[in-house]
Amino acid sequence: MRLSRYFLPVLKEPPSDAQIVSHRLMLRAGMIRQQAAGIYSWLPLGYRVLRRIEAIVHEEQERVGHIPLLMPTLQPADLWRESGRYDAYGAEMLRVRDRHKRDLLYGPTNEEMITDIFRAHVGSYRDLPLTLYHIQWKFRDEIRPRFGVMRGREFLMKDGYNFDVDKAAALHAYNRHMVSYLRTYERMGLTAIPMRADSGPIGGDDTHEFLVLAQTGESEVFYDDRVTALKLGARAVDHDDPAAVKAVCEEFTSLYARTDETHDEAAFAQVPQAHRKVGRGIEVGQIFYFGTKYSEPMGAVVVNDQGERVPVHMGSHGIGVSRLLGAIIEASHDERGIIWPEGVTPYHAGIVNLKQGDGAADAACEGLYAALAAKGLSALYDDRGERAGAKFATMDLIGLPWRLTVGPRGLAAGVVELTCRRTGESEEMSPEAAVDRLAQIYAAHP
RNA sequence: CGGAGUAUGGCGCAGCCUGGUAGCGCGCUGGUUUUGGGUACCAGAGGUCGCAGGUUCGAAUCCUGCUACUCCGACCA
Repeated sequence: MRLSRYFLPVLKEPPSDAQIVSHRLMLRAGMIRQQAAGIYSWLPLGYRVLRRIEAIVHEEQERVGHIPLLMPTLQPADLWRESGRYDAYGAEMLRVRDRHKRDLLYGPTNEEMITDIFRAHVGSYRDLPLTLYHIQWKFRDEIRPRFGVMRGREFLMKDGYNFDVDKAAALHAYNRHMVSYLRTYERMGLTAIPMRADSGPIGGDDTHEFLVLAQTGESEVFYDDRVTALKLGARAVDHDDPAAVKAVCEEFTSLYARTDETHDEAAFAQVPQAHRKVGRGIEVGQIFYFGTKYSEPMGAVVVNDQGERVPVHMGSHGIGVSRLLGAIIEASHDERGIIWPEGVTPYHAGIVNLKQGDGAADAACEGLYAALAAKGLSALYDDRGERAGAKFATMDLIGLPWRLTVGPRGLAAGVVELTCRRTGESEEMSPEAAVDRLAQIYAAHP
């Protein structure tokens, strides 16, 4: 993309009502615009990152065999009357009425609807296990939205639902979700720690939430800091092997890590002093096993191998997709702006032309742009007639992890400059070498 | 919902107390200049001062009502 033709309304000064760094930076970088309390438009740069995060979530869900579908944002109230949650949910649920005076609601989650779909079409244990998920906009009428997309009222969420014949199978689905979530967050450059949690209004027995450590987190967290060093890395996990999946979960949950909701001072005291840490975290996902909580009242049953009709065992699993943008920025920024991890960056590299209009510089930039594209890499080329300082400031603000700087002075020596946003380190090399280097870097971030 | 605020050009703000018909910085447009970390100067454009009513010769300014947004608290992916 050529910046001169893009829509990137950056601000020098953020609106005064933005409190936390991710909100301020998203506004300054021209990623979002608030339309009402807790409701945002996604401007092109923000939308690009949102779609990138969405793509990673899809890939990691499908990798472990989960099946995407798409349910509507508006749901009939009757479905929620069946589960009893229409009355139980309270004012947080946005209720609307159509022209025929039928009660509808803007879905805050989809347990009822997915259960309805399941019961209509599945009747045998032979059709199990089944995990369906979607990525859809949700609405929760928070009393007090704040922190930009971190706690909006409208938010994009991945929610998935597993259907299994019994508890053991459902717990395998639970563990499989944990592993897939760990990989999802790792690809986004995040360290998200699974912590035992309270089940809240969803209900159920087993639940973990995933927290990204950040000063501005809404939850207080207590943990053994060795948990932050655990990585899934490139290891392959057979997601159909319950023992293998469970082993990974145990590895990631055996060290102490709790939020203030479930914190156990006595157990925490067992953690060696040197590793005992208290901090704050942002919740970016949660997994639940809740058994037959919805299948029983809603009649979602299958016939098992004994010929008996039994309610299916279910769980639900959520990732706050739009919230992740805020969480990533909270975890990855500096005083000049955002620093996107390679996995989620809106463009793989920025190209800064130091002297727009200089024949050699223009040609070199165009050459780099085309060469990157040929390798499947996207570039944001700053071809405006701005001064170098302004271009650097914009690039630093929007946070592209790698920047190519091209000017007549360097070109005279046959080099361009490749700069790492995170470390600030620069290296001079030929344009060809720079393209190769970038291709190599991104080969590790599919 | 309880408490506290704010609403003036795209963004940040002043003006309001002590009514006299709107100003500053950034950004934007044109020009000159400059050009390796937000260049300097000149000339411009842009605002029914959140909405409605009231007081007054006259309201951004005073009064009443409403709406929106924000902060602290309880709640939450």
